[in-house]
Amino acid sequence: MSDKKTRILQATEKLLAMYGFHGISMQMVAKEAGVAAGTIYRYFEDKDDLLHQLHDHILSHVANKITQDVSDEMPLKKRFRTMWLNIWKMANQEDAPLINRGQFENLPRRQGQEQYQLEQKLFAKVNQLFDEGKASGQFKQLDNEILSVLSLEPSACLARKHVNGVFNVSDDARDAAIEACWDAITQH
Amino acid sequence: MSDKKTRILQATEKLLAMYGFHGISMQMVAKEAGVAAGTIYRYFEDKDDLLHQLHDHILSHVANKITQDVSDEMPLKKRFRTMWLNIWKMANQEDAPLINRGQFENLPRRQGQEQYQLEQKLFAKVNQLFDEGKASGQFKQLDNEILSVLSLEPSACLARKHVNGVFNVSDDARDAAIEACWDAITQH
Amino acid sequence: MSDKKTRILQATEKLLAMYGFHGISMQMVAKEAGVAAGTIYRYFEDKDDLLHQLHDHILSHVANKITQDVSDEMPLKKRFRTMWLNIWKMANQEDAPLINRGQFENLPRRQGQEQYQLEQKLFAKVNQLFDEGKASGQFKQLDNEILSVLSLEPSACLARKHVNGVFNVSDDARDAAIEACWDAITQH
Amino acid sequence: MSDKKTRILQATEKLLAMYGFHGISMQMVAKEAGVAAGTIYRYFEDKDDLLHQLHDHILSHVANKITQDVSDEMPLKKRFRTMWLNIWKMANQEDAPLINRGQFENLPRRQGQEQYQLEQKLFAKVNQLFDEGKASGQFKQLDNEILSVLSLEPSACLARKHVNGVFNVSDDARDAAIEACWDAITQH
DNA sequence: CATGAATGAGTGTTCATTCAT
DNA sequence: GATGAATGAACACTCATTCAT
Repeated sequence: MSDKKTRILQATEKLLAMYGFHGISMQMVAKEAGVAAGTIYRYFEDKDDLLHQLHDHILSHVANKITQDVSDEMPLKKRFRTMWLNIWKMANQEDAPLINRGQFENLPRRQGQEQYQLEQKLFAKVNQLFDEGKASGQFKQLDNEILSVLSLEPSACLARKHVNGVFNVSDDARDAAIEACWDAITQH
Repeated sequence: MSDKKTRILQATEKLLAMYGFHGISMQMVAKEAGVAAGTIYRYFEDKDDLLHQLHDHILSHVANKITQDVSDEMPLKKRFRTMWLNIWKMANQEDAPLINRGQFENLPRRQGQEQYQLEQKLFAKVNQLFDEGKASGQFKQLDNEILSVLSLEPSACLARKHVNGVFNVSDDARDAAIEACWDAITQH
Repeated sequence: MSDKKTRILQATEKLLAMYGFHGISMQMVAKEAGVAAGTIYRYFEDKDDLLHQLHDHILSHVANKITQDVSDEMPLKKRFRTMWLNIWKMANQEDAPLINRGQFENLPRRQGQEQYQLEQKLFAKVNQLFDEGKASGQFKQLDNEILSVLSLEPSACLARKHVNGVFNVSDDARDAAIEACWDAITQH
Repeated sequence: MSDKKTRILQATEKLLAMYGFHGISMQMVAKEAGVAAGTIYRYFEDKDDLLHQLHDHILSHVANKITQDVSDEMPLKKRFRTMWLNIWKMANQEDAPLINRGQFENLPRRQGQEQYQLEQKLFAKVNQLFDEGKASGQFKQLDNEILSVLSLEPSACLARKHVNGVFNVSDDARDAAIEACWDAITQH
């Protein structure tokens, strides 16, 4: 990918994290990226397109991070714990500023089949985890989306509040939270 | 509260739900509320203040709704279930347009001690639920905030996706989700 | 008509005459009119609307000027000569800067029935002249539009070139030109 | 003339006719001409120069067309009629797109002696016609410019309105208009 | 010679805010 | 108190022009 395009995306992510959705203008992005305002329009159709592309860019980054060090051979629980911690770490390493600040969800999303398939592909390993869990009888028989909301979403939510200083989460509390999430999706 | 001020807040909520954050201007709010543009500035310092106050306005509405039909005499589980469903219903009854559309989180939030205390007061009954649960040994020994993220947050998250059509949640699945959230916070 | 609106129209006309169609911006108009840029948009929907309204504004001014001192009792030739000279004078008195500089024709024109009827009404006296001339057998049996192109258009064209200094037209030459235009439309 | 320069001029004329003065940019011209944007600046100083040169380019095309099939041996009236019809035909054959659409007059014109001499040379045959007519006593003793405005200008004006659909001109009306123009410049 | 990415001043337009009435 | 006309800085976006390759 062109050097300039990357710089523009990174600048946008940074500014979005700093000032939020409503606080950034194309001129600010240009300045932060070290390019002229007009240059942005060589790489992105308009502001909407820039934000859409940033969404996809981050989504694929996130998908990669989440499934890092996860292999099909690992036992279910270990896989789950790894993913949960990957999400947690992402926030705490200031690795994905937008995620940290909860601005990512607000990014304008492209609708439609295409987008859905992209997300399915990106999060294939997550779905595989849930599918195996249900097949083996360990997990509750619920849609993957619901399982995800119950077990992984809290990781992001907690991390966000932790990093924003809303409240502190100790290592012990964190490990307990992982267990709680596991409890949420497993049969009892 | 002054009639005009209420009308302005309601107009803002309606427009925010209809057009999103980007799509509203002070003139639109004025028109919708049936007042002159300048009048808004009698009741709100500036646009930011209007949005902040709207945040608090909605927050207190939400707090009321969540604890509706919840009394201290009900058993823990029933109280929890009622709150969970109150959150769920709020979204599905188009009762809180901003919540439904996920615009509420984007509202600029005041930071700081003051805001924290307001939220504590509003959600006192929720905290009481968790405190009792922990005291009786039924709940895990985790901070209330963490318990909330594990058990109530998924209700809002699920409802949002359900109402936005991201995916469908049947009545059975919903009840199973409530059980799962209960599993997350209870001891095993 | 609002004072500000008039000032904006006059400023536009002046700038259009000075810099031509392509040389003016809304900010220039605002500055020349002594109003803020945003004020223009209280009176005109957009730049196009401003130009359209200027067109109509000038058209009605021109129609008034052309038929000044023309009464139905005057003999045909005197009426014709008066109109011809009214056009001529308009240019030479710097009375209608846009006409002088031939920028008027370039103004974006509204199309359609409505516009046509407006023009018919404005130039009713001109049409009446041609109709009477044809009825009495003095004029050639041609459409009023054609008679107009043959006899009055040259007045504007000549005046434009005279005032722009393309060439000089003496008083005698001007009177001869009026006779020539009369020859063009009368029977021989 | 360089192949590239010709292509640029033709592209400009085409785009100007299609989109009007406002609708063309140098990048569009470059694309239409099949050259890089920077290349235009090898052949033209700037946009103004391109437009000026296009003006002259078209002017010389027009001059050629007007005097087509006109020879010194033809009687005055036949020469006049031929020129009048040449102008008429140019518009109706979609031969000179800019003329047809009235965009030609808007082209920025160079002022001054030099420009005047160019036009004199281009329209030498037209001047010759008027000079002979005056010498033989057939034409009125008026400057060639005035005679031209009285007799040839109406052809262009009529053709423009005809082609733009402002009103329809039948073949009979057109012939009558030629006679009327002849009447305008001849002695009676 | 030719290219086309890059520039940045400029465009038309919006809108939070003010203030004379 | 309430109004709404007026403001002008800011916005997203364009485009004539340059210059390293």
